[in-house]
Amino acid sequence: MTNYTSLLKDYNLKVTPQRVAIVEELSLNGHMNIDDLYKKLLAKFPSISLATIYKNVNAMIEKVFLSEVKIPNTKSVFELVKNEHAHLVCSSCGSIEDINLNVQSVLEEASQASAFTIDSTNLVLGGLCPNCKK
Amino acid sequence: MTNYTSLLKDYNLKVTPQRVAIVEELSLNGHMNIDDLYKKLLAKFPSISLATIYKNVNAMIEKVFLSEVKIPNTKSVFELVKNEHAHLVCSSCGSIEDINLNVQSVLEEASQASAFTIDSTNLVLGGLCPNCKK
DNA sequence: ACTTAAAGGAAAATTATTTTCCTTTAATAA
DNA sequence: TTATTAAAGGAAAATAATTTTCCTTTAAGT
Repeated sequence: MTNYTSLLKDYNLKVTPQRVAIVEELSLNGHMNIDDLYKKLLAKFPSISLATIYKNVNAMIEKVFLSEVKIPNTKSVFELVKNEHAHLVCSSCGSIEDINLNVQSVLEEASQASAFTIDSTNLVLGGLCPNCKK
Repeated sequence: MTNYTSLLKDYNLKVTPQRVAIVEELSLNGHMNIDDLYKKLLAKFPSISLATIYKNVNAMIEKVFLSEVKIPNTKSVFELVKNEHAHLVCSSCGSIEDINLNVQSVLEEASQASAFTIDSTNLVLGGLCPNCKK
C-alpha cells in the first residue's frame, strides 16, 4: 500500500483529500483523461469542481509528478511519471497499456540521420488489444 | 510543380481556391497548426473565416489526405499524408522535421512482449535542432 | 448558360480550459 | 492545542478552441 500523502509531500504539493484521490485513481487506473478523473472524484466529493481537477492536474504536471500522454484521435490522458516507456493503444476499445521497449537502435539511427540532439522519445503504438481481437 | 487541383480531385474534394491554398501552404511549410494556416490564408483571402480552416482541415482528414500530428506540450500540427515516418521536434524553437526510421525491431519486441496486434506507429523524438544548439 | 449540391463566411452555439474571487483548510509556529 | 497564513477548493465568470447554423456564393456537371 503506497502512501500518497508522503508522495505528494515529496513533490512539494500540499496534501488535500482531493489530491490524494487524484493520485489514488491514477495509480489504480493508470491512464485517465480529465473527464474520467472528474467523474471518479465526483463520487467521493459531490461538490468538487472541474476547475479543481484542472488546477491540480496542471500543478502536478508542473512538479513533474504527472505527465500528459497525447494519443492520436483521442483526448489526452494523464499518468503518474515513471521511467520512460511506450504506450499501446487499442483502436477499438481505447484501452491503454504501458510497455517498456528498447528504442536504442532507433535513437542511434535518428542521431545519425539528422542533425538534432535527441533527448526524449515519445512512442505510441496502435492496434487491437487481446480482448478486441475476440 | 505539383498540381494541387487534380490532387484535391483525386481525394474527392471539391476544388476551391481556399482549399488549394491550404494544400499549397502545407506542402510549402510541412507542418502547420490551425493558427499558422489561418494567418497564411488571411493574407490571400482577407475575409476567410476560421471556420473555413477548421471545416477544410476536418474534411481533408476525413478523406485521409491530411493527418494530425500530436506533439507533447504543443498544439497539434497538420501535414499531408505520406508514408509512415517519425517526427523530430526542437524543444527550443519548435521546428518539426520528418524522419524515416526503421522501427521494425521495436515493433517485433512489442509484439512479443504484449498481446496486442500492432498496426500503427507514432513516434515523436524531442531534442535540439542544429540551429538551436548554436 | 442552368441547375444543384457543396463550400464559404459571419455569427451563434458548444465545448474545453483558465481565471477570479471569496471561503475553507492544511501546514506551522506559538 | 490554538492562532496565523498561504495555499487550495468551489462557483461563477472569462477566455479559448472548435463546431454548427444559416444564408450567400460558387464549382461541377449538365
